[in-house]
Amino acid sequence: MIDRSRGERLHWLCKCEPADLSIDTLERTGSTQWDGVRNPTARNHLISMRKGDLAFFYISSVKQPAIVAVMQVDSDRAAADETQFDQASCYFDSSATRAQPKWFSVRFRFLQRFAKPVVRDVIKGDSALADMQMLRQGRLSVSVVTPEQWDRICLLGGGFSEPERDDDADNASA
DNA sequence: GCCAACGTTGGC
DNA sequence: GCCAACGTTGGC
Repeated sequence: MIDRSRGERLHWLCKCEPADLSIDTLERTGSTQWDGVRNPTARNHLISMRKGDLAFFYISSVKQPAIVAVMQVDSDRAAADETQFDQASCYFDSSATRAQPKWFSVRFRFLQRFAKPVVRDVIKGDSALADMQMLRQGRLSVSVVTPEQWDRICLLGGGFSEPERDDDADNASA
């Protein structure tokens, strides 16, 4: 499990296929519920998230997979993923109950699009990024980003200024 | 569209 | 509880 004992803001990477949610739609609507995650490791990462954490928006299953934007966790913490209870949803899980949900979801707020998308080829060729969990565990849809990796990608993307910390969010994550 | 990686399922 | 078969993800 992720160590959050120091209460610092953590960094994540979330993969998304354009068919599920495009960057244009995310930018226009300003936020999105990140649901449908059905991998235990990715689920545990969602559960570890706290309000104020930052996440890259990564576009997968396209010719040039790339990190294209920054989002911020907008939920205090993960809540039960409603799609697991919805029989009409392709994410329905008959083994999940309201009393014991199996899958979780957080809300993300769109913060900023990168001036320069950071394409996968560049990430792979960068010695500071070669150890990213995203590269090591190719199919993991929610992965951890270290502070050093975060800063490096923001630099390659053309820059990102962290928003001021929200004291309420700090207290909620303590 | 192929296929490697890897998670899940189910028979035993 | 092992492990073979199978399904899915996602880069290429």
